[in-house]
Amino acid sequence: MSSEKTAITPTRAQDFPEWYQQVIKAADLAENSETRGCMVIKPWGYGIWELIQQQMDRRFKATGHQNAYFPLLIPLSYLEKEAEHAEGFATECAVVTHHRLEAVKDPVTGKTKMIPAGELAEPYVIRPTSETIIGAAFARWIESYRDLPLLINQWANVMRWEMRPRLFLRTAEFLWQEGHTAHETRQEAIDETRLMHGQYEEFMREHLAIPVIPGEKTENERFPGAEMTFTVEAMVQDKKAIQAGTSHYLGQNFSKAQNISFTGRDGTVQHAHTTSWGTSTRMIGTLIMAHSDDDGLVLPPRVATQQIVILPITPKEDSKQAVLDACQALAETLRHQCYRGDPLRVHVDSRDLNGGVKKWEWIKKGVPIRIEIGPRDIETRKICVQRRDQPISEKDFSDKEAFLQRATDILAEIHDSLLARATEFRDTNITPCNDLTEFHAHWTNDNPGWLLTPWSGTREEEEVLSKQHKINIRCLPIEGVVLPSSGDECFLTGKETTVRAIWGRSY
RNA sequence: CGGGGCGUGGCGCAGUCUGGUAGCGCGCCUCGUUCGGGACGAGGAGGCCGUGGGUUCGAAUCCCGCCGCCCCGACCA
Repeated sequence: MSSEKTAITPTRAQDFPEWYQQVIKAADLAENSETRGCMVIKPWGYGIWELIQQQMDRRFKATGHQNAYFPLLIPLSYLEKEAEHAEGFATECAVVTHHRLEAVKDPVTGKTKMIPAGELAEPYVIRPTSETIIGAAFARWIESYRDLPLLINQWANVMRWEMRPRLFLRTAEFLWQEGHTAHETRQEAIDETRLMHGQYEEFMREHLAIPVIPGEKTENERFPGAEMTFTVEAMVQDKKAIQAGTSHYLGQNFSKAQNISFTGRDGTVQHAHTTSWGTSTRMIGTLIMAHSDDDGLVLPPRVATQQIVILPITPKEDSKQAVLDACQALAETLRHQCYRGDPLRVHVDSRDLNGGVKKWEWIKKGVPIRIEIGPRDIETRKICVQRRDQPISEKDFSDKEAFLQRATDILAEIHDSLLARATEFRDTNITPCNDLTEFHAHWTNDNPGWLLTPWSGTREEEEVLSKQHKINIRCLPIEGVVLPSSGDECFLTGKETTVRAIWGRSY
């Protein structure tokens, strides 16, 4: 940092959780609402979500999925059908029990209170996830193998009554997408699960500039009711892990519970193999924690609500209009360019405010490129270009024409530099380990990062270690993930194994 | 659900112990001076002090109840 004073107090090093909250506030992304555990997503934050939606949705369509929409309220009996699933979500369910309010006057205070009336014969659960209600529809829709695969996605809100909410990372209500598919065979369903898992990994890397480790969850960490759960795990700047997306192979658990069956090619009645996969507004929390610095938010260009902000410098009244015109003209030219398939999002901030105030506002909002144009620049045909991934004091007075040639390249460079920075951070904080003593010693520190170990332990052994150090196995990285070697013998059992486990603290 | 803390103008707080009818900083509005930069001066707007009851001549302040929020745990995308 160029100066000792930072725009965000405290800094990451001083108090990471508080820093996170302050970044959100300074960037005007969201705020806590009067409704417990729920947030108001403000335009600058919602803009990020809209871009994530658009870009992800394109990937879903390109892989053959269609969007649909299902009810917010799920009959309680639906949830009861899959025992493990019901149990997994039971403690987080908000329940709707009435359908009417009656006005009752308090005899003492004289005030009117609205009292729930009209109790429902069967309560509804506000969806914590939609497997059961979508499964019920699938059961109606699917009759023949010719109806398969059925590839559906839903963009929706869900509710999980979390004990300890945190903006974007864990809110009682959150926005997400949930894919639900049904297939003829086990292998096809597993392929689908892996396909979407791969899509998530790619999305995080190519759109959010977050390097995630794709892996499988252990039995302990699996989605309730799933046979396999795949995850993409991100490391954020306090070295904790965040599960940024999951993809589940549900086997025939849900199809048997809900009778999602079809007549097969051989004429026999079979149960479908189903999958589900989801990502949420938690991705926004992840990207904040992955990229932002002590001066505020740093946005990866593809999901930046505005990618380029132009600040007119108008020191003299007589040249003011010329400067404003030049700024608008530049913005318009830039908007005709595309970066990764989308027109550039360019904003001219012509508010009548002190330049410094405006500049810092956009720094805190994480805009990738800031441009300043003043009267002098019009004469010299130059512009002042500043990048959010570089120190605040860094200025590049470049030729306007040259900048127009390079604008999208600069956005690409910013994306690459964010990704490279995050990758380096992650890699230096993954420590290979195949020794139990070292393993125990590692977790005595506050922010120790991840351990990578050979692993052949049981579910129970995993649980003991997890409880002891408040950690868990974040994932067993899938084949093809290149990680530092840590031997072939399990650090706990000593048995030979090809399985690797990543251990860490998590959000 | 356990343990702690807090509810006072938009935000952050002081005032509460030792009752007398509300103050500071930031922000906001106006005017002016500045300004290739998070500047300064002057003036101004904005509060039934979370809520219900009680004590009192008088309650932000004391007593009782309720509600809400935040932080730390167990749970989780």
